[in-house]
Amino acid sequence: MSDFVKKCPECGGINLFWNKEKGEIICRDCGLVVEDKMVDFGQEWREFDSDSGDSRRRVGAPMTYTQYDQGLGTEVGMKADLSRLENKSRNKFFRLRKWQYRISTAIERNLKLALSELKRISSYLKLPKSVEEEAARIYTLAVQRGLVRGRSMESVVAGALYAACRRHEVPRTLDELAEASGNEKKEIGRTYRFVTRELGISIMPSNPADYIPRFASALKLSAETQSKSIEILERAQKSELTSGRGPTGIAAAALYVAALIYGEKRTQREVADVAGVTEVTIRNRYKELLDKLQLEKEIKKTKKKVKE
DNA sequence: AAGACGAAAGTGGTTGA
DNA sequence: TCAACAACTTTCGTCTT
Repeated sequence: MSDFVKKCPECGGINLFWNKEKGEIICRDCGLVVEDKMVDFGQEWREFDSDSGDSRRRVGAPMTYTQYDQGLGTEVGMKADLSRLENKSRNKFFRLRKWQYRISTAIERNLKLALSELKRISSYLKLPKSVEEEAARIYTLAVQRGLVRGRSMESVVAGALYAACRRHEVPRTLDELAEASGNEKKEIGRTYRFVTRELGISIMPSNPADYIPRFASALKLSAETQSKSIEILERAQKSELTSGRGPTGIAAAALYVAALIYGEKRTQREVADVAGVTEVTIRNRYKELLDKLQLEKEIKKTKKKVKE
């Protein structure tokens, strides 16, 4: 998971940038997040009282976001010397503490529930632990900023998971999240966009190649076909065939062509089903690929071979 | 008969005035 | 906020293997 990367595995560029706060290594050439350590997350103050903002402290201990209180409690301290305070500020102090208590218990109750839901979905989709952690972190932030209000908890959980998947380049489609979480696809999409925008989480447009391994294994295609389809995708990207299109459709078409080239033909319907798109979309992408990349020859070659 | 192809109309989301 | 727009889907008739 945490090999030391010197070159970007995506574009081979060496212009890597280490964002220490976010624990990421980002390729400046292609925008790929090469490594995501998920350890040190920039600011994470836990101070609810904005009046005493000057006393912000960092939380030093390592945190895990899949436990609802992250192993840490938050309280407005009791130990301050209250006798020195005047009555007014004393009252204020108690008021604050009361509110803080209410807010934090409400948040923690919510988190406890949400995180068990999150774990359920995550294990259903067989997501890696790191993604689960990331999703939990996103959800926690969302709750703390009150972004769940007016939305169902489940949809925010699903949205957080979707975002985490994207960041870790193990994308699941919205359909899969929808099926696993029992939410509407568009609802998840909405909350996903909302949450990522509000939290300022930047998400790279998902790369069609990320879908290849999963689709390929679902179709029982060989490793050769897989790497061929990735090669096709790279060429397609250079010909600007990928921008603006749905990544799953492109991935599906590339896989379809690659299978054709290696004589492992699958029907358009089969490929369409695992990719969650329609045959028509595959056809359109497929046609574009043939037009721009001159793949006809390669397909004809294998056709001849099959005849022999 | 099944799969591939393509046209036409409909849907949901994005964008720009 | 609304209308134009592009991507994608659904449906269906036709062609190919």
